[in-house]
Amino acid sequence: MSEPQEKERSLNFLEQIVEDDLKSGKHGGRVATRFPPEPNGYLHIGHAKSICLNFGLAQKYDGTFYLRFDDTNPSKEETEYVESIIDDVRWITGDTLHNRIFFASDYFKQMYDWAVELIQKGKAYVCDLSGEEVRATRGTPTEPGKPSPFRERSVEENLDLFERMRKGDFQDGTRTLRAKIDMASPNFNLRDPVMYRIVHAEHHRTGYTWCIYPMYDWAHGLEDSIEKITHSICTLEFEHHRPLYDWFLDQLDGIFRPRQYEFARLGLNYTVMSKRKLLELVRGKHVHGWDDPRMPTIAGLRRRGYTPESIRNFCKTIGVAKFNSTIDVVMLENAIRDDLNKRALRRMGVLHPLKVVIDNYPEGQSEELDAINNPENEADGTRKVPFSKTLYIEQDDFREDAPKKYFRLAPGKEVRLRYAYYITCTDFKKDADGNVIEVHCTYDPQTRGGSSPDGRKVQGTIHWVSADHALDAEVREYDRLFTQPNPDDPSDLNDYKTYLNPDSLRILKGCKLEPSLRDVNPEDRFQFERLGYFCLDKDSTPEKPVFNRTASLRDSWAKVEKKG
RNA sequence: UACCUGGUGGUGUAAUUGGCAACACAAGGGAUUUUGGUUCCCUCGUUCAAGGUUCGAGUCCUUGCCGGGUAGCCA
Repeated sequence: MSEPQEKERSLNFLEQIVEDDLKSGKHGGRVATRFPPEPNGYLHIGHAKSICLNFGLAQKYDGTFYLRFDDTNPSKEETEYVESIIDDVRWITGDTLHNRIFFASDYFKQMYDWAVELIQKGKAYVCDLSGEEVRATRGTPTEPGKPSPFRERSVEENLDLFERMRKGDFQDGTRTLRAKIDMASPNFNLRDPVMYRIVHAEHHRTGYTWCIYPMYDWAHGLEDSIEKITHSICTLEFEHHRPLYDWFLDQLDGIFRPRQYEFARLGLNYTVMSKRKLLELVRGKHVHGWDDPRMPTIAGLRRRGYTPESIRNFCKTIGVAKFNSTIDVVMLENAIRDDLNKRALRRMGVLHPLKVVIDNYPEGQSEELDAINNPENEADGTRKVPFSKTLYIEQDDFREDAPKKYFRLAPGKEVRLRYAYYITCTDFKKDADGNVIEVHCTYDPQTRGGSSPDGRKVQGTIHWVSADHALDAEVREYDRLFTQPNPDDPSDLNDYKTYLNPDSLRILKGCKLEPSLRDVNPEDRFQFERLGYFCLDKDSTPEKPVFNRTASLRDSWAKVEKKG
């Protein structure tokens, strides 16, 4: 932990609030936050912002952080999602969350009892209006709503009806429990909001023990109160819900009083971040699953080779505010490059192989050369790479007609094979279609290791793999899934699919990798020189190794070429 | 149209709470380099507008303009 740097950073507005509360002695100096997802989908990078915020706050102020499932709507929720969310939150925070995972469904009985208390206080009533009728009587921004004809039912009748709702005497949609607040409020949330609805469906945890389920507004503050959350942080669209959040808490005596704060959710260009749309992508088979490396899900980013550190760092640099902003995805891409540059092991890999024969190198001979594992970190040491007469280089690294500033291999030109020898191109062969299929070179035995005794310079250095020793692998390259700057913004479900990038996945077969890549750890990350960062895919087998491209390297060759 | 909420470089986030507008990313330029990567240096904004208070305003007040949110028995 880089403690001194941490203290230099200025506070974001939430840290400011927490510090003020700490100073004033609120909650006895205690800080408790939570991340409260509904288990109705996989987590995505937007959730990461919330997780980092809540976890970071608890960590910074020596508080507690809970993962709480807001599982109050059985029709949308599944155990698969619960498991993936636990996994993802653990991964991002690096915390086991031992004894700190809770479920709203565990509080159903307590919430029910509190609802009864509200009825007894004359603050809630059972309403027989249909959904249609409720909508029709809610009013408009300019006109107040009309009171429900059932608004003045007696406490006894409400108690009886609510009890029968719970026992399953009524069909879905026939009755609700509503809070008696103010049908004329300019805030729609206070126009007698529904607290409970009837849903005869199997809940992934409580089964059929309940057939009435609390609405978000009724449930959320209670959950926070039960868990003694001091700072309940949610996104901006819940701002209008805060008066209701407070109203519900006000009605109950002697309970812990949390407070809600709002921040702007993450907006990333080129990225769809709605669970509904991501679910559509999965169901419609536009991607291979929730953990498809092109998905903005935590599972997808993780499979692609993103590290939790890079995501935490990303969240730190984008900051928190109440302004709805759109962050450029290059920020995220930069975060992973930045992290991987420091830690990824350097390896040589050739994605588009071109055969090179060293004519003056003895047939059947081979030797081992020393290569540095990571110039950014000397502790990573060195390794041996085999060299022989026949090699593979990247197709891009040879040009028949080299442009002016092209530093790589071309007829008559000399380049350095990294960690090996200087070679000079003497000849090349083409196939019937005019594609270069083989390049012939001579090497200078004096330049072993990559430097010459006469001190002559070569402009270019290229990577290579010995043909006889190479590992054959499949490499998957990923591009952005969407081509439009902000498809998630105004467009609807139909529109955003037109922005799907058909070239977002490229599978490269017959890639040649240096033999040390034969036995790698799934957690290892590699930089293939000039190509980018890679990691092993979960589909990989020893017979058929598969690597994912995590991120590309910044490549300014295009700029050089443009300038001529 | 009613209510809520926000507006600081190309993009985001800061500004000791009224005291010389800073940091990151992007872009452009340069240096170093056994890959054109990495690293390092330089350049790029008078804070939505107008008015007011003040010695002094990004910060406080007024008005206007623009953006986002809200009328589920979703969360």
